Amino acid sequence: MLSQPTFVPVGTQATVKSLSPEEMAQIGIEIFFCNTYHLYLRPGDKAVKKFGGLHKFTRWNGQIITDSGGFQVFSLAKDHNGAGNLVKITEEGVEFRSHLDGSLHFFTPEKSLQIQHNLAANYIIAFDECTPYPATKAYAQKALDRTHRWAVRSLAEHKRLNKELDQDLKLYGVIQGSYYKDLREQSAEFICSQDFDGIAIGGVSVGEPKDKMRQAVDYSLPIALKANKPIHLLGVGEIDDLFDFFGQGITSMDCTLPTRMARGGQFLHRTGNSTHDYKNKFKSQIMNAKYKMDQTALDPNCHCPTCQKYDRAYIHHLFKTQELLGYRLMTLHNLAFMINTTQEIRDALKAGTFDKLKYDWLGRH
RNA sequence: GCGGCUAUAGUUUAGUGGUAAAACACGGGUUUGUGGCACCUGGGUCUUGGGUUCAAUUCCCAAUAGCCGCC
Repeated sequence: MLSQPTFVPVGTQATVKSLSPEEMAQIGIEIFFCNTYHLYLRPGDKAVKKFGGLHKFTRWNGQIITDSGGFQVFSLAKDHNGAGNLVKITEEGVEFRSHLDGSLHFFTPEKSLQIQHNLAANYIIAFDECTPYPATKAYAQKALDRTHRWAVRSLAEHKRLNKELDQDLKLYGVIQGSYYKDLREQSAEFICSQDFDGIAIGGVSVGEPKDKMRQAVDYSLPIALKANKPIHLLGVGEIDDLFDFFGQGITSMDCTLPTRMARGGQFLHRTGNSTHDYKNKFKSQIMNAKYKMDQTALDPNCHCPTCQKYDRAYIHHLFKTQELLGYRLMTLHNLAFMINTTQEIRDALKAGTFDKLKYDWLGRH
């Protein structure tokens, strides 16, 4: 079982970029997030099944969750500007083109679940449509109703596959509803009424301002909490988000940010004491000139393998020269920072000192 | 020593008689169900001194420096 709450690093292509499973375990990662869409295209879910599933394929002894493919189908389609929209959504499913070779593919809820069962992660996600931002209410409603029907189909196929393949994968249903209060509530009620193992909140962090994102979650969270199931928040994970959402009962969230930031040279660190250095969101750019001669650790109080051994000056140099070690050391640090911060939150929640901890970090409640 | 060519951003180079552009580098920023990508943004006494002109980075002369060729 997962610790609660848990931060989930993203490893789209069945790898948390640049890290070995040993390193992931070393910094306390319990689970990572793979993508159905990418793995379906390469190496193919059938290949992974032949290898014995993602765990055997990757040699990762921890847990894994896979996305449904829904998000990628919609988000990647947008990158191909030009010859119109390459994604066609019907009641049956979604027709889309591979971003690799342009080949045509068709995902249905059943297909997504079949792929995910072939990949055989521990946790899997129902096929949903991630409504783009902004969306009209009429469209959001239409997409939501369809996503709900897909949820039912996903669940049925999931149960069939668990039995057929003698597996015990756990399925999360996804709440959508764009930024409309009644739709979010309606979606939460519906998803919670179904026999899912967990609830996911989706459709946020799609380009909207942060207060809207927070509001969208707030609309559905109280209802989701009543289901007394794990609640995963999809695609969210800045430092303040950890406090805001774990503090409200979200049990896990995944985010590309710490790893992607790491590859861009940004490192997480805790600045100051109780002052709200919040403006910089606890991040700095290692390539900035001021770090060239800085012989302190990325975060002087961090106990991660990177900070125990290396200083900013060296990592600055590695990034300036685009050396691979830089990406690895930085990824290791940023993820350790997320994991450790989550651990602090976990402990504080248990000890009843969460409010103080949050205020110490953010300078607000 | 003689002849020729060149001099524009940190670098390599465009360009123009009305105070200038690209690439890379440099400085700063953006990134929320992942492209190690990408994007945004800042910076120039156009080598120096004269001359022609309403106006010169641009045309002319000289100086200086570099490159090439010849003795």
